[in-house]
Amino acid sequence: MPPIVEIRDVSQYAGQEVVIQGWLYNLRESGKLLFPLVRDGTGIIQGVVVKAAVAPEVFEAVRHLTQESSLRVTGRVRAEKRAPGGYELEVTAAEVIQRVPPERPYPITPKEHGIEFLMDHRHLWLRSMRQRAILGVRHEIIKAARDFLDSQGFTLVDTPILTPAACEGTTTLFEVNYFGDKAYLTQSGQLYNEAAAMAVGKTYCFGPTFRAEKSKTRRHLTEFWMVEPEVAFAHLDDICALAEQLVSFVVERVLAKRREELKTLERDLSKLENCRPPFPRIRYDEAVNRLQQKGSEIRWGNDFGGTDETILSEQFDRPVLVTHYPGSVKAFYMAPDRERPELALCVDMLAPEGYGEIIGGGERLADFELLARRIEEHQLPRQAFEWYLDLRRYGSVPHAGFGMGIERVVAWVCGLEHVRETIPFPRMLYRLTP
RNA sequence: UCCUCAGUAGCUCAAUGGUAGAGCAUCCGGCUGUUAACCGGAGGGUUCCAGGUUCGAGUCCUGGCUGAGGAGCCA
Repeated sequence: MPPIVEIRDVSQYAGQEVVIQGWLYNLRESGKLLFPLVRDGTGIIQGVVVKAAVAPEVFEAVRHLTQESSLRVTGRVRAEKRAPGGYELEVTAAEVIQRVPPERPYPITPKEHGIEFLMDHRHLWLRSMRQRAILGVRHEIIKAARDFLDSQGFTLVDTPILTPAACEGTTTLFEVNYFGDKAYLTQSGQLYNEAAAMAVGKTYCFGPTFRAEKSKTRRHLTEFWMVEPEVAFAHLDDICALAEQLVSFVVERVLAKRREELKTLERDLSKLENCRPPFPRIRYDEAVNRLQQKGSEIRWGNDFGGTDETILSEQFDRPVLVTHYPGSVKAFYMAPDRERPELALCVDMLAPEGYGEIIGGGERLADFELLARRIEEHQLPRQAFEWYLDLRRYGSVPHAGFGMGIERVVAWVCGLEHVRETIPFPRMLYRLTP
């Protein structure tokens, strides 16, 4: 029995007989020759079936295969210039595991399709070359982010997904019935991260977050993944440096290990190769000036709109860090600047090519009195924040952190139009299935 | 929530208010090197839904549904 081989490894088996297990991607035929294209999740290979060289039932079985039928083929691997991929399988035997019924053929043909149709068939769309490439890059980005933080002495501390009360203010949360009480799906692990940082020094959480905002744009999902580092004794400068190192590490890793996938996605690699530190840093004041010069109607004191982020990020050839926003547009727990208390010690990182915000964070309020006052000002339920205030009662220290949105990073690295392709099963305003 | 656009075969689309069509997919046939193969043939329709105008509506009007793009919203 020949060895079962993954398609990505076939070059090591040239001249040998192997078994490939996979799905039929396409079938071309020319008289007494069949060219089944078989994919197995690791790659794609062209088989060639010569009528005179195989049993009649093998030839007939392959000839009547339909797209995405599952099969096991046996054959000899051969270098072949005419075959896509450079290697070909001279088929000697084929076993059909399940034939897709012709009365109900595989819906995603190798032709054009509309986005609604593709989204409705997301469970099948994932099989396409392009989607597989995106999944590969996503995996690499997640692994790189974790490898980087692990190598820097961070401890992964998981934060809860079910949270009591509105733990970050009044913004829209998904409510769930928790044994008769109200609970909410988390929109950030950050508050819990602060507790963890006081326990282990450097921590991060990595998990799904949920926002019930009715945002209908190319950069919003209602369920998305964030990696959120938090560091005790860190100031704004420290986490700006951390963010810069993290992002450049991630991009470098993807460039090193996922070139094939980026090629499939037709990504302009030079754009990614630019992304070496140092990244430019500008303050909110300067950002507003730049935007106004470009004709934006933004006024000092307002947050950037999606268009503003795009304009700003298009002005740089690598990610840009924007710091010192007005405190009024940022969350209650942001530390104020000492010299200009109306500014928050915060940072957003905007990805280039118009991709916009991929990181948001800053230095946290460490002072008990000030934090308690902010909670009151924001009309948050004090009771629910007593544990959070405890962090300022018992050995409070300066600390800072940020969150990096995985899907936005994937969209940028892959050069995608919309974040809906960056996550296997996107959850959006009007999309909960499949 | 608002604005704009769209909805016709399984898919992508065409059809001046006058006989609903093409390519792909499926099935049958042809081709010994195909490259989203090609060539020939066949089957396949509640034109999103409900009303209305008209001799006649896929096409025009009203309402609704669904989706897309954008805005708002969005540490």
